[in-house]
Amino acid sequence: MAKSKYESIYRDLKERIEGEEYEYQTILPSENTLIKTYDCSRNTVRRALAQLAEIGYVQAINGVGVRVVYQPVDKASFVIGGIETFKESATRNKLKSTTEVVLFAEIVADARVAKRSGFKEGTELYYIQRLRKLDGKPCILDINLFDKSIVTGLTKEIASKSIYEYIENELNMEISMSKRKMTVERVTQVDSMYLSLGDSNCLAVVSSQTFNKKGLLFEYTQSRHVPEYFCFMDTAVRHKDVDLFKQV
Amino acid sequence: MAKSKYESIYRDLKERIEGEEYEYQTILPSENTLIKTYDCSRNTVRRALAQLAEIGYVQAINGVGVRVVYQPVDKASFVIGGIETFKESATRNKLKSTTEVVLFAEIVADARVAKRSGFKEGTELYYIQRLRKLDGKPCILDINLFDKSIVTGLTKEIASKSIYEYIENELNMEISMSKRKMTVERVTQVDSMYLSLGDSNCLAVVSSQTFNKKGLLFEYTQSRHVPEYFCFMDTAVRHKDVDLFKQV
DNA sequence: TTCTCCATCTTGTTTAAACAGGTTATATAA
DNA sequence: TTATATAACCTGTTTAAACAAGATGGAGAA
Repeated sequence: MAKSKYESIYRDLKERIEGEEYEYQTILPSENTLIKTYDCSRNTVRRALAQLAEIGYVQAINGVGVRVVYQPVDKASFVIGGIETFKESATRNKLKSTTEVVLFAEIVADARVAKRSGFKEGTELYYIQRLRKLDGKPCILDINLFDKSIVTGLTKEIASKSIYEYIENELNMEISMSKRKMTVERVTQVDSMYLSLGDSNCLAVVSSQTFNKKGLLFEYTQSRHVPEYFCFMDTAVRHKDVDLFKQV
Repeated sequence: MAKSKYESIYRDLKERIEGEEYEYQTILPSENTLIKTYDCSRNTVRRALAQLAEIGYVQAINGVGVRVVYQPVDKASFVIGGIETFKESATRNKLKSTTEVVLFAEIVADARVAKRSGFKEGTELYYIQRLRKLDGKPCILDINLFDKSIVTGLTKEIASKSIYEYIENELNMEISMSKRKMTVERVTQVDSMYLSLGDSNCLAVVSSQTFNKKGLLFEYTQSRHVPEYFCFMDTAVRHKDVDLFKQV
């Protein structure tokens, strides 16, 4: 399963932390101990630890050790985005999720679209609108743009199932990075037409650009979420030059 | 300024990318070239590149090179959170930012507070509410909890300026990690009392736990943002075992 | 011409070793 | 007893080297 040594160490430690074998606020076995446990070099252990730090599971303290800072997520709330996906959340909450293709078209990026999406003007695109439902309740309106020359042969049929499965399994393309922007916007006429908003007049909007392994932009998506079903989680590690925390 | 070699290489490359000396979609000089440029080992160069990849500036392509995927942020919109802070945004938009301490109290964490914040029950805390204004317009309501035994000697005076400056410069404590959760919530009576919400009946709410260099939780904050002034940006790099992108 | 193979470039993984510097508990000296 | 020095741990940074594997352009064969 794991292609590399550091990855399998990473996974093993991750599982043990999630299973609370290594508890919150305790210190992990030292690098030297882990070297013996996994029979590998110090660099390899450190790489696995660095990845765990990146996802907010552990924190290294110079001269002391590596402390576990992972806390299990409150399973009572409905969490989507970030650490969990639509389908996973639906499954965990024992809700049935369905996808309805509202619109399937092909367009060419004009100046306005190009500016919003990041695609070059003139790029041929698939333009798709899909409605995501949980137990029949419409919760997310997805507006997708796919580069036709990269994501080839898309059909309405595929869009109604899983485009990503098609991209990864049929086209054998690997996804590698996504830039996301989250805002809260006023409900539009289209939103209220499709989504069951209750009396909220705002939406959580996630706009994202996704790049493949070759560093090429192949997707721009705007997901419009009904507030009750939106929760995004994130871990920010302080890098010396980036001031993520000066807000207070 | 830079404590380490990899950090100064990281900074130098970052600036050059931001200055578009290395343009979007172009390939950076190869590792071997950079080794000569910066007179260092391959590992050191690779570490700097890895950090740039982490913040969504570059993407390595096996067998080809390292592609720049950084795009300058649209300076027309008002962006806060994530990559930019309240103060920075205010300065860039030439708006005057002020902070008003609405409430300054000391409490002990009961079961309810403990569960929400992550502090242990019985922990002595500072409980602070602050109103953030831009050009006199109240945009953010911050609710802070600080561990009294870690962030010692906090006063209303300090809270009206910058608590983080106090923590870093006076207490000499280093901040290292923050876990954040973003949701959209209905406006409460307290919100509408302080914030200028127009006719929006929802808020962007960012809840965060912040840890210091020793891996100890010292802060829990809930920031309640007026929708128009909220924009959060994020870069997610695909790690083989984490399914961040399966939402489509 | 067109196809195939290979040399040569690129990044990816792993090991080994050395030294710097922070933390802690123990042993020694005042 | 108290303070101090130190040994023995810990993580942090950097170098060097080797091999794997993906990409590419050019040489040579069909």
